[in-house]
Amino acid sequence: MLAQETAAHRAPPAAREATEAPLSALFTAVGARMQFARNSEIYGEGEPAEYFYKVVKGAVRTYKLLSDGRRQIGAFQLPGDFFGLEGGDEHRFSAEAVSDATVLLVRRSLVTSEADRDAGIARELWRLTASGLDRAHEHMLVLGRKTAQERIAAFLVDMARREKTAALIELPMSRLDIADYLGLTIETVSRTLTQLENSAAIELPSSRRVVLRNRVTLDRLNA
Amino acid sequence: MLAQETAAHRAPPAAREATEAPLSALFTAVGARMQFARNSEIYGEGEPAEYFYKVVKGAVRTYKLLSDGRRQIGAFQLPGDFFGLEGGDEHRFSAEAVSDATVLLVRRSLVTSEADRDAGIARELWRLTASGLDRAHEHMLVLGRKTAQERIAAFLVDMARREKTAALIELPMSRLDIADYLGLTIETVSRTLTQLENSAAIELPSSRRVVLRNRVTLDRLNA
DNA sequence: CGGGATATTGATTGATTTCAATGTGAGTGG
DNA sequence: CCACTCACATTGAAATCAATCAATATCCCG
Repeated sequence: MLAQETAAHRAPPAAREATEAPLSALFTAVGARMQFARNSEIYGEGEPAEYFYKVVKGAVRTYKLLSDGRRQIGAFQLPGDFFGLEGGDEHRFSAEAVSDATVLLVRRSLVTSEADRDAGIARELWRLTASGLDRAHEHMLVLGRKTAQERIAAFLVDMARREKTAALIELPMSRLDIADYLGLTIETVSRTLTQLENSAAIELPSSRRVVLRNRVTLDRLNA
Repeated sequence: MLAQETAAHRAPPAAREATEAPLSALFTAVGARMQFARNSEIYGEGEPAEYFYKVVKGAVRTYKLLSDGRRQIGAFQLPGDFFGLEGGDEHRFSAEAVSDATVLLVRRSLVTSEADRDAGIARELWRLTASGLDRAHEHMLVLGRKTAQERIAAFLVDMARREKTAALIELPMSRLDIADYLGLTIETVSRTLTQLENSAAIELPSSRRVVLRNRVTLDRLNA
C-alpha cells in the first residue's frame, strides 16, 4: 500500500519531532502512581498547585462551587486526559475522583523546568491547555444556548467519542454529576434520557449504560 | 531582525532572567497594526489560524454559533487582551470587532518558532492560555448555575475590574452581545438591569453606561 | 428633524425547576 | 438466601423564572 511505502521512506527521527508526546513520556517515566477512592478529593480550589495530573484509570471531575453549594462541573477527565495544568500557582477549581481512579502525578516545578529546557514539552503543555480551552468554549455553548435534550445529546455523543466503544456507553458518573455538568437538575436529566429512549434515539439497559440507537437523531440535536 | 537580536542577547540557560512579558514585547516589536470596523469579522471558526492577536483599542468578541443562529459569546477581549492563541492550526471559534477596534497581529509561525527558542515566550503563551481556561471555567459556572440577576452582577463586576475606572462602566457592547454572553435574552438583560437600578445597586445614566452604586449587593450576588 | 436601530416595558407562555412520592438495585447481615 | 436498607433514579404535579410575543420608547446619526 502506498501509505506503508511512504512510512518506510519517512525522514529519520532527528529531522522530525523525535518524541511525539514528550510530556506524556515524562509522566510515564517519572510520574508517581496514586489511587483515589470514589468521591475523594484530589485537590481543592485555592490550594497551591503542586502537581500536574494524568488519569490512568477511572474518571475525575473538575468543578467550581458557589457559596450555597451550587456546583458546576467544568469537565470530566477520562483515562489519558491531563488535568490540573494550572498556569498560576494556585488551583482554580477542585478535582475529585468520580469512580475509584488511578492517577499519575508529576511535580509542577519539574514539568515547568523541563518545559524551559525542552521546547517539545512546552509546546505539548500549551497544546493541551489550548485544547482544554476549546472544549470549555464548546461547553459554554451547551450551557448558554442549548435545550435539555440538546445538552443530553451533546453529552452522550461526546462520551461515545471518548470511550472508543462504538455504541455502548458506560457512564462512570451519577445523574447528579451529569446534571451539574450540563447545568440541569437530576430530574431533568432523568426525564430527558427517558424521552430520548421513548423516541428510539437511545436505549437504557441500566442507569449507567446507554446504547446509542440513532446517531442521526442525536447528531441533529447537536447541530 | 528582532528574533535574532533577541537570541543574541539571551543569557545562557543557567541565568534565569525574568523578562516580564516577552510575548507582549514581541507583539509590540513586530506586530502588524490593523483596524477593524464595528461588527466586522476578524476571523471565522474553521479558518486556518494564521495569526495571534492582541487588542490595542476597542473590544472584540469571540463566539460560537449553532446552525440555527443561536450564538454563545465565550469572551470579550478588551485592550491588552490576547486572543486567537489556538493550539491547533484551525480557529475553533469566530472573532468580531464589538466596536471599532485596533488589533496587533503576529504570525503564528513566528510566535511558535520564537517559543521554541525562548522558554519565556513559551511560558507566557501557556500562562495566557491557562488563564483563558480559568476564565472559561468561571464563566461555565455563570452559565450553568447562576440566575439572571447573578449573571448580570457577575458581568458588571467583571467589567468594572477590567476597565480600571472604579465605579463607572462604559459598555462597548450592545444588549444583544451581553445577552449572548450571559446565556439570556435582551429582554431579560434589560429587565434585570432595571431591577438592579430599582434596588439601588446600580445606576444607568445611559444604556451604555453603568454606575456601580452598591458593591456589597453586587458582590453578594457573586458569592 | 426624521428614521432605523437599539432598548425598555408589558402580557403571556413554556421549559425546567421544585416539591413530593415511588421505584430500583447493590450491598449487608440475619 | 432472603429481607432490609440506603443511595440513587424515575415519575408526577405544581410552581417559577426566563423566553416569547407584542408595543412603545429612546438614541444616534445623517
